[in-house]
Amino acid sequence: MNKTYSISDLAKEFAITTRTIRFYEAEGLLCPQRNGQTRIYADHDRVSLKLILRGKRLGFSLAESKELIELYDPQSGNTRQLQTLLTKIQERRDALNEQLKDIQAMQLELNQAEQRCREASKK
Amino acid sequence: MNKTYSISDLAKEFAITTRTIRFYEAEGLLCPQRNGQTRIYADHDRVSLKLILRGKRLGFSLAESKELIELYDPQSGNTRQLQTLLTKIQERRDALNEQLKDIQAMQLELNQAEQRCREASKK
DNA sequence: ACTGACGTTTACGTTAACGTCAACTTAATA
DNA sequence: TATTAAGTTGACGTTAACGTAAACGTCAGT
Repeated sequence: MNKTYSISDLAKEFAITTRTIRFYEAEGLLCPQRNGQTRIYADHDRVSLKLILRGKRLGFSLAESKELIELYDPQSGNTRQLQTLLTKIQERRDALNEQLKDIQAMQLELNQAEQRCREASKK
Repeated sequence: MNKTYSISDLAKEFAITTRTIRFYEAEGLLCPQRNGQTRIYADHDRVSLKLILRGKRLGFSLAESKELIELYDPQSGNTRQLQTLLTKIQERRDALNEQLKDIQAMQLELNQAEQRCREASKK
């Protein structure tokens, strides 16, 4: 299909402001095509935005999300050393596994909190 | 045991600064006992700190971590409405499940990135 | 030709989460 | 007793991640 999107298209879809999208570009996380001055976003820009926002939900900084985007970049195979890439991927995976543990621990404690709560309501 | 800790004990253990610990107190996330001016931390303060730091790793704001601490607070059964508490607990659980999905999606994509990377290295 | 919606850049403001002094008190140690 | 070492409270500085406002261009519809 190779659809394109305006800046407000993406802003609406992801419930963020256009200011935010331009800011991400200024930080080097996006680089859309231009028609004159106007930005034109392609599917891969939309994917990048998705990655950024998911990263945010997981507590990543924009700098970290930038690295993530580069991992998915089809060009990166040419421009960067593959071994470096594989290392970064593994680092990210390890970090995610740590987060998984944190989440599981938190889930456990939420269960316990609920138990205590239900006990208390039985008087 | 009912051990107690100095502010620098906790700072060392969790690899944060004393300034940070005092800041959390100023924000209402901790309220240690005092011996005169000096702060004395008990086990439950240490637990609260753990919760805060885990929250941070999961991208929670201090305000959110504060709510979490209140969930684990033994007093909360008396002071707050139990139904409200149960609702909050469920909200937190839902949020964690969303994070889980994000993590799984990211893991999947990391695997794909690794694949592409290994393909490229085979030339 | 005018209006209104959408786009642009530039610049300054804001909030959260601390860091960094400074100036002081108290506790322990040589 | 002098001096570290560790604690305290203020006050101001800093960084990331945007928000807000000004001042302007562009184009479709009336």
